[in-house]
Amino acid sequence: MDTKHRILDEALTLFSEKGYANVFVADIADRVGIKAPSLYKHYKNKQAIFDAIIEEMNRRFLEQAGALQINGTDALVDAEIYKNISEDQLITLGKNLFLYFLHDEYTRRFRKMLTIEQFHDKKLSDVYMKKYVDDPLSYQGMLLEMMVSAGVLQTENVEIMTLHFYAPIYMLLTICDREPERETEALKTLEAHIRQFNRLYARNEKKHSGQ
Amino acid sequence: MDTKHRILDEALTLFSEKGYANVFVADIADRVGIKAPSLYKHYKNKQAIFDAIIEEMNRRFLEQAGALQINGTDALVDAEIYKNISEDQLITLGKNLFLYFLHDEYTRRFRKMLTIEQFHDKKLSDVYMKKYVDDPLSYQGMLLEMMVSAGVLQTENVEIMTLHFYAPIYMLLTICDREPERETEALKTLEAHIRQFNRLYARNEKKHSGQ
DNA sequence: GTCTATAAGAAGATAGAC
DNA sequence: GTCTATCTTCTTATAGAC
Repeated sequence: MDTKHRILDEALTLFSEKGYANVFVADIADRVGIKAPSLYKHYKNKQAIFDAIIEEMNRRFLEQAGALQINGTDALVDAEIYKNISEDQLITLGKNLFLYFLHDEYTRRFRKMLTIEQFHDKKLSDVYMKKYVDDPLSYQGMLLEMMVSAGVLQTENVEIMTLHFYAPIYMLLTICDREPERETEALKTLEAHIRQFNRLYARNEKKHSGQ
Repeated sequence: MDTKHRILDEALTLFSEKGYANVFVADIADRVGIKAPSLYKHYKNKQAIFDAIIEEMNRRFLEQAGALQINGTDALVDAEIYKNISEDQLITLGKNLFLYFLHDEYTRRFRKMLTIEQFHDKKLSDVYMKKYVDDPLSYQGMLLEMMVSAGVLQTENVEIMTLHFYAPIYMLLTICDREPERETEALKTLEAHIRQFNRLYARNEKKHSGQ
């Protein structure tokens, strides 16, 4: 990785831990292994580093949204998959979503930085909302909608059903961001949540194992 | 209100909007209507103002927790109320919780400040977790437990049921903190959520109006 | 592109008059 | 308790040699 990218990477780490104002240019330079003045050969000033991070974040998000769209489209094409989706597959769906958000290093640091800086700049809270609220609700909603169409799940209001599926995941995520030691407990809760979700929304005529 | 308290109040407002590091002592003094040096007659330094806010917050939280405990105990004593709780009463319960968190000025500013400053200091994230995650789950769980005992609601896992009740409320709260203009929409969603929650967890033999 | 030296400015805090 | 004036320190950013 070249110096220019390493600066971005170390800056993101520091910003996500301490917030923009509490990170000094010299701290970033230190981590990269150069002196502060050298850093100005790569970026005009401190703000430019921050802006570059946001730009990079948007680039990755768009890339990823495209990937999701393709998955979504694929899913729609062979919607057969969703007709016979099992409880275990639903759990896998939820766990993957959760673990991706939680463990992807880039994603995690971005989210922490956004959490800290969101009230500083409306644009940042917009990014946060889109990424962690509106987009997941919309994507998960699409999948659940398909399962309802396929007759696997049953509801009068898919929007609320989606909220019931995703809100607990979101809450467990904010817990683990703050207290990583609660991850094991959170994963157990997540699984119990999805099993109960499935039981609640399963078509009445469908019988569950062991009941 | 005397100057000492007005400093605390204005400081909290500013910290909750911009974060500690982005608020200057002169800004606080300005709002109070004095010059920065005068402020040092009331507090030793900037950090002391912040500490006093946290102390005041803890004081209020303890006071409030006491009040909740009493309500809880009262509720337990005449649990009769919960035997015949209606969907509308459940909605009122959720809305009150939501609107209290959202509109109580002190609570709102504290929550925003905690959200911004939580990664600076572990103690702050602990306060946040307790206040907005663990305490509500525990309190709501107690109420729902009573409703299950009374036979109004039915579940094999009250803990997950509580998560299903509270997580959407928590999520709507974080939405409104960031985008207050979505409050009306959020309140509608909240009501739909609780109606669906009630339908999902209502005892099978219970028939719902209009179905 | 990196360094040392340093300028420029911001923000916290104090001194001392009133 | 509040003010003006000022000190001190910290941080960003630039100059110019290598």
